[in-house]
Amino acid sequence: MRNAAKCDEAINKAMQLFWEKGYAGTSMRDLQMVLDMRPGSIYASLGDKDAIFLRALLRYREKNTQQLLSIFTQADNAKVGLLNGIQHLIFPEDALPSQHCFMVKTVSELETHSPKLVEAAQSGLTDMRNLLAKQITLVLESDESDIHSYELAGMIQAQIIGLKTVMAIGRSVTEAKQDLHFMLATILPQLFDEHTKTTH
Amino acid sequence: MRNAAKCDEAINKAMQLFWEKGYAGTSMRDLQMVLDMRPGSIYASLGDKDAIFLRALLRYREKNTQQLLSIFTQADNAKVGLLNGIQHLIFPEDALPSQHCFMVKTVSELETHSPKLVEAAQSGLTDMRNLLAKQITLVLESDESDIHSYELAGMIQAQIIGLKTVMAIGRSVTEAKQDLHFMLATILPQLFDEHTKTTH
DNA sequence: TAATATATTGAGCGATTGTTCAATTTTGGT
DNA sequence: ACCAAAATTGAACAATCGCTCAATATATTA
Repeated sequence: MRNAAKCDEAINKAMQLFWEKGYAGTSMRDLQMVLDMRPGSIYASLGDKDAIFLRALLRYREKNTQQLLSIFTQADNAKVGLLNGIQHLIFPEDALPSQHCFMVKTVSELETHSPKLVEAAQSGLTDMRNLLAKQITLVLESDESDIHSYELAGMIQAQIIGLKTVMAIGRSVTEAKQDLHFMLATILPQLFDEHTKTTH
Repeated sequence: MRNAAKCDEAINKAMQLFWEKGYAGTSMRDLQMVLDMRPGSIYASLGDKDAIFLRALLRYREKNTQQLLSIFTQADNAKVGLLNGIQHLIFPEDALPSQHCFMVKTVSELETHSPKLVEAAQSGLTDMRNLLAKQITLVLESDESDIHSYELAGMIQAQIIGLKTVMAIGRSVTEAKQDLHFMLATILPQLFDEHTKTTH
């Protein structure tokens, strides 16, 4: 690869492609077109299909992490941060290659094959859960144990994945938002104590 | 195909294969092995890859419908039936080709391609929601509107999908069951009024 | 049993898959 | 301006893809 910036951009494009079309659904020729690179160059600088997919997955993972952390820290307080973060995950502002999370798609597609890629996706999703748990701990003002936060984060993560999926099968944004609010209000009522405002 | 029974069995095997490996991940050679049929015979009696996948999807759909209806009707009352049905969807007794619902997997994989197959999966999932809604109406003893039941069914469906997915990424059955119970108790508290027993 | 209709075979089609590598171009140091 | 090192090219490999069809086997009818 010419330089690090070009390599970064290539992995981003590969991420978009794999995210949209999946592992088996993406051919190396597809990649060659999107990256505007010839096969030999791709193999020399990025590796084979598995390696590129793994890089794309890790890139997605760190991008997600950064975005969520950014939303958490930029909010006026922990509650608003958590709420904005969750809403960002379910209702992204700009159009994405797929309605589903790339990591979830990967586990779904490669479940029984390629344990290596599946494990990378799984550990990424565990990271996301831990991130949520950390923020929940802040919301609970640290007078509850982290274990409780971790369990709450698990429920919210399941909720996020479930809502994203039903939106992919035709559920309206309006209904999904209502469901989310109801869920959060019962799982984590502290989120809506006082007059908490969000950017949405 | 020799006869209708053989054809039924072939579609069942195709369903298992596609369910496990996905559309792009399954080759016609894989099908030839599993069905123990030669390509010409497969094309003459079952159609091309798309047609077979569609048949497999419709088979899955009707099997799921029958199973759920069977659980609903065999239960002592509507509440037990609904609870058993939901638990059956999330925690199936016997090992399945995939942790995920075949229809959800199909939407996830073919989202942007093959609208025909995606639509078949989507309408199947809508059928499932309607089935749940109908049973919820029974639980609510018909003094609430069907529209409310339909909305509750939507929330429960999202819950089912979310829990199945997090189980695929390593969440324990125990934790998922706890989450499910908590969710149902808040979404549909009537389910646990009186002393309702389940077969689990 | 003979004749007709239906079902199945499997070699093999052209296209596409992931990948390689000798040849070529571009880069960076002197 | 020169050369060695690094990056890039693109033709082409073996393997596999979805799929076809003339040939063969099986079932059905008379």
